[in-house]
Amino acid sequence: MAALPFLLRLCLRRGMVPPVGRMTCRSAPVTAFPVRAPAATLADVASAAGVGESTVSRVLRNHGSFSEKTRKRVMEAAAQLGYVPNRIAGTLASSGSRLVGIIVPSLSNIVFPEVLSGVNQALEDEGYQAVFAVSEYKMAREEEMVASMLAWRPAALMVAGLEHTPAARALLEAGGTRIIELMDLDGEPIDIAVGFSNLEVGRVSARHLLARGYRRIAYVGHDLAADTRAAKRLEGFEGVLRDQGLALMERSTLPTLSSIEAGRAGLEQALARRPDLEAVYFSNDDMAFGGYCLCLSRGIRVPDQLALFGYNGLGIGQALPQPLSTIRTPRVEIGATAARLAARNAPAQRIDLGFELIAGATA
Amino acid sequence: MAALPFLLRLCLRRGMVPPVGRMTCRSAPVTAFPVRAPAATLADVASAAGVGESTVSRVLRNHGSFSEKTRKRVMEAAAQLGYVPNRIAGTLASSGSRLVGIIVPSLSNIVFPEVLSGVNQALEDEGYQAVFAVSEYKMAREEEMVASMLAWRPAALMVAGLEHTPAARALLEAGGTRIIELMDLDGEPIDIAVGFSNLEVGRVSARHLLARGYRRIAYVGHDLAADTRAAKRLEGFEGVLRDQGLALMERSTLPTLSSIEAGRAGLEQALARRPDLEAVYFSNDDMAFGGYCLCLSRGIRVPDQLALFGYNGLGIGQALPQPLSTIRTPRVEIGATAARLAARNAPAQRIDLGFELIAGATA
DNA sequence: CTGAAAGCGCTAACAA
DNA sequence: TTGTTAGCGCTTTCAG
Repeated sequence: MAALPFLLRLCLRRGMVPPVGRMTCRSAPVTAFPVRAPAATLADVASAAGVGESTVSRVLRNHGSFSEKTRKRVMEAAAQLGYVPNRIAGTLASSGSRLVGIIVPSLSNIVFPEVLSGVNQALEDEGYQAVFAVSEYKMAREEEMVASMLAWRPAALMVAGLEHTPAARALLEAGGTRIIELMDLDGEPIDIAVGFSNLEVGRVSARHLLARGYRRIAYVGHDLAADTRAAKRLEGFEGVLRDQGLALMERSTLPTLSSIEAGRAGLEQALARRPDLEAVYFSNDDMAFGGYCLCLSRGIRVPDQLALFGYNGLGIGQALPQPLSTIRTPRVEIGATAARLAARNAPAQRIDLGFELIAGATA
Repeated sequence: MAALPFLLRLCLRRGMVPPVGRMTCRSAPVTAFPVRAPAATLADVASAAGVGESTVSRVLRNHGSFSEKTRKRVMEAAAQLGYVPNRIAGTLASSGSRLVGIIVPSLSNIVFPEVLSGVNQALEDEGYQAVFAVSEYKMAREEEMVASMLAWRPAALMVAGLEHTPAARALLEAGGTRIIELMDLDGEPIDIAVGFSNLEVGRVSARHLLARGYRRIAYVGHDLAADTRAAKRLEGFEGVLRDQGLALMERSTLPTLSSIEAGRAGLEQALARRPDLEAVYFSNDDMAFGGYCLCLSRGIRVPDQLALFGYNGLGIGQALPQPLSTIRTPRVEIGATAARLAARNAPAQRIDLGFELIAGATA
């Protein structure tokens, strides 16, 4: 930046090709490439239209007053320059971000994408934009993600569940950002909570199996330390058994994320130890589907020889000739409700969207 | 803002509770709520630590030089104030965003969440943050999303496929932002493209069915106008048939998104018209799974009576006692590769990550 | 109805 | 090693 910095800036600014169309990048091979014009700014539009910046701003946001003539001139200039407003600048200036952060535990089964889908739809209607991160069911990672999302000063931040590390909790409670906890109601919400009771899901599941006469019951699940909601379901489930003077005959949990394969393997293990099982409660539908596949391969008759019960109410379970007995959760609706509350800056509250028992044909 | 605006601002700024803990909001009921301190700023940290702003900035980003003593003082002050840097401001100032935009067609089957997952993982390693939007397989919506994502001045923008509206294309080609097109290589990429050839997928699928001796073949698919990649697969598929002097016996496409239910319904319709079918090529695994379920319910033996072939290689298809014959696509890897190229500002290129035929047991 | 000017919170020269 | 000083591009008073 010695001799012609000003000229260079001017060129770049105006979209002209400066004298040197070749630039060097340290630590990368020298590459020739077309120098592109930087994006047009409000000021560019203003001077092109021959009006002040604030006028352009008002016109573009259709906020405040201006004459029709001015409006047309501004719109034309903007179109002509291919102007795309810079929301980073806009957000900074108006100190009210239109971003909503969402931290989901996982994207590898369809459950959270469905929640995201609901969030995203509703958010769009309200003029917000979703930013997301994945915690991989690790609280420590969630903590990092919380801090990094907060750095975008989102209008609201959504997280799954009510359990967080102390540090994450402190950040979330610091105020300034609406916090929405999703998919769980068993505990103390920080601000807004939208979901249902996982404890109750477990209880309803147990009552269903008991009502059908099953007594020799096993649990096949995935890593419970990471998935606290699955742990709560199991807790509710075992509570009901206990009340009836019963207990799980077998508990086969794999130290992995839930998956079809894990369900298959878990059931295999449970049956090896307890060939006389009557019913199995799975941590979710993916797991249950894996179990169902095992039964298919082994020719185990479902539910006569072995009853299977899942959780989530995924489409996959309901398409089978024998629909899976399970609990349907309102995932899209939870996302959409959360998004609406966030956008409308609702007061702190708990919203119970409930769940539905699908009797199905496997238990 | 008449009498004590300054005092109020000061209070807010300093986190004190101002005289009036109750504020009114036009167009909303008057609500009492605690006035919360606005987030601490760099300047707050600087004055708390007794150093200049730039020093704090350097320490916090660990960039530039500073003494160990200063570092400690700054870190303490920051921790004490619960300082979370404002990336909106940071981005604006450094004019280099750490955001990467991703526009996916849908979140309602697992395919794009898997791509997102790959993107997100790799992005994080490189210190970027993903922002996403869903186009619902509508080009017009994609156009809107492109404009609105560009407003965040992302470092890169990822979109699915090579087909866009003229306006969207113009925005994408405007330069200034790295564009990465995912999941398709049949056409002219704008900048970087990462994926595989859908035409070739169709061809390989057709050759497989022909090699197995199937001749009376139907196609069961979803809305092809919206899903151009599915259309390309079908095009490749039919091309191979044509080369052999053959043609599809039946073509049953539903005007909906792909789903298990649509696959079932589509196959039902195809069989109603052509009971003598030997094999069915589905637009994807969800559809094929629906077809498989229909066969199970009707007692149609697969593949002897009817062969089924899908696309995607989802876990669900492989868990069945009879693994689905299909094509596995490297979805997570595509996302991760795209993210890495974006983060490292790679030159324009096409990357073919290929796909894999899973012979399976249904065709 | 319109424009000038003061920030929003931070980064990046540039001096000191 | 540090602090001072311009902005980044926009929104928002506040005069005209």
